[in-house]
Amino acid sequence: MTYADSITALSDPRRRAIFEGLREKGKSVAEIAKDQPVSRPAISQHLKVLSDAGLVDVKPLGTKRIYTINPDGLLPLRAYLDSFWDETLAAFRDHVKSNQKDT
Amino acid sequence: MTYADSITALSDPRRRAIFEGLREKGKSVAEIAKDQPVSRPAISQHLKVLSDAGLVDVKPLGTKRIYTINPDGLLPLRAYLDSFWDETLAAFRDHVKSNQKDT
DNA sequence: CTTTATTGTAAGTTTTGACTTACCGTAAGC
DNA sequence: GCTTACGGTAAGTCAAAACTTACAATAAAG
Repeated sequence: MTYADSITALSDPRRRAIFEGLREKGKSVAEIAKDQPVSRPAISQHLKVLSDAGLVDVKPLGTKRIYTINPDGLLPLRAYLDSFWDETLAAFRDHVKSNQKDT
Repeated sequence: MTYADSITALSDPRRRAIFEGLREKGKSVAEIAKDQPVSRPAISQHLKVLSDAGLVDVKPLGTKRIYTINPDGLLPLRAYLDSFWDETLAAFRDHVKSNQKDT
């Protein structure tokens, strides 16, 4: 549920492929598995990581489980990235200020 | 230099610690190493990954090499994240439109 | 020119994590 | 009830990658 979990979840190419495959619509585990060259249990394990990171939601439908993207799950990571812009720009401002006599 | 490289680079906790340690100011390799519980060569290897991903810049200073954050390196990753917002919201719009008769 | 400081790279080891097969639980259909 | 469909979990295997020590390269200092 943190930005670190999001990065970990999205760092694996297979998980990114799974995540991106959910862009158009929600899918069942079997549906996801047939698009990927790995076993279904492997898919389940990846979905657990994505789910724990808050990047996907699940909704039972009969015996199936439909996984969908939760875009809000990406917000902490987005904020984390933005913080570097803020901080680095602030540091740059400070640097300029402390060297104003040189200009 | 791609968003995938950025995610890979930032997925390792040690590399994140190194990257975040450069927030305030640029640092030499030895300076970075003394804040981390691993050997200096390990730091060099991590810096190579961060550098190849375009997340840090280097500037020689005598025999030292000063590493600094390059915030622009995060832009491709940021755009990648934003694309999920766009796409998912578009899918949601389509869903609403196709179900307008129900409302 | 020799020495020192600083860093990168090579080679090998150890740990992490992605994968497999086998098994178990649950919801629907007959 | 029994059977079938679907998916999560456990245990073990294998490969990637994070680490170590040893060595090489370069710039400054004397």
